[in-house]
Amino acid sequence: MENYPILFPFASTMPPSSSFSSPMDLHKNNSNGFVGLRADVMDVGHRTISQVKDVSNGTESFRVGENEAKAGKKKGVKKIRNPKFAFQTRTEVDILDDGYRWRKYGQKAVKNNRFPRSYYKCTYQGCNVKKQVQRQSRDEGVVVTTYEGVHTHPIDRPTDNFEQILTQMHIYPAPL
DNA sequence: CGGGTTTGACCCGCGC
DNA sequence: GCGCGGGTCAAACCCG
Ligand SMILES: [Zn+2]
Repeated sequence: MENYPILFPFASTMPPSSSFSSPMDLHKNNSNGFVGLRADVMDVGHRTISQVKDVSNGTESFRVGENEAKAGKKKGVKKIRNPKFAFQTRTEVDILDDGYRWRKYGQKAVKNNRFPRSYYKCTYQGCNVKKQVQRQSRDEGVVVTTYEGVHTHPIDRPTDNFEQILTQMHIYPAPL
């Protein structure tokens, strides 16, 4: 599965702000069409990304597959996958600034892809939202951005409707 | 000097 | 057990 069939149903197909309320609900309610999307995303990374026991709490625990995974792997939460969302953007630039501050922490070559994949993490303290950017070899002009987790803080530099989109995706703290 | 990038080592789950 | 693929760490490096 080198291609990402995931697109966002918001924009035009976005339901009138309802159905889902939080990312937690997402992984619990396997009945919405939205979950299907997440499943697709997960398919991309067939590995279980176990981490983030409590994002909303601001718990800092980004030690995937090491302490965290081992320590509390057989507790109540075991197969909890973080909600992931993929973008597909038509652009020539790799750096899509969404208003958040990211620190790159890795870059790996992907099989079946001439272009590497970059891993970023939100630099805000206590916010362990991650994202990865990958260019499609099929279409050099297409860049796939996968977000993982929910930010626990407001955006730095709001970028027009991007903030709006992110809010709808619930990777942005809802304006309570 | 501080924060972000580079980049190879390392780690882990899985299939053979 | 080993190799592979995907993901992360961290030390060195870069830059304002
Ligand atoms: Zn954040």
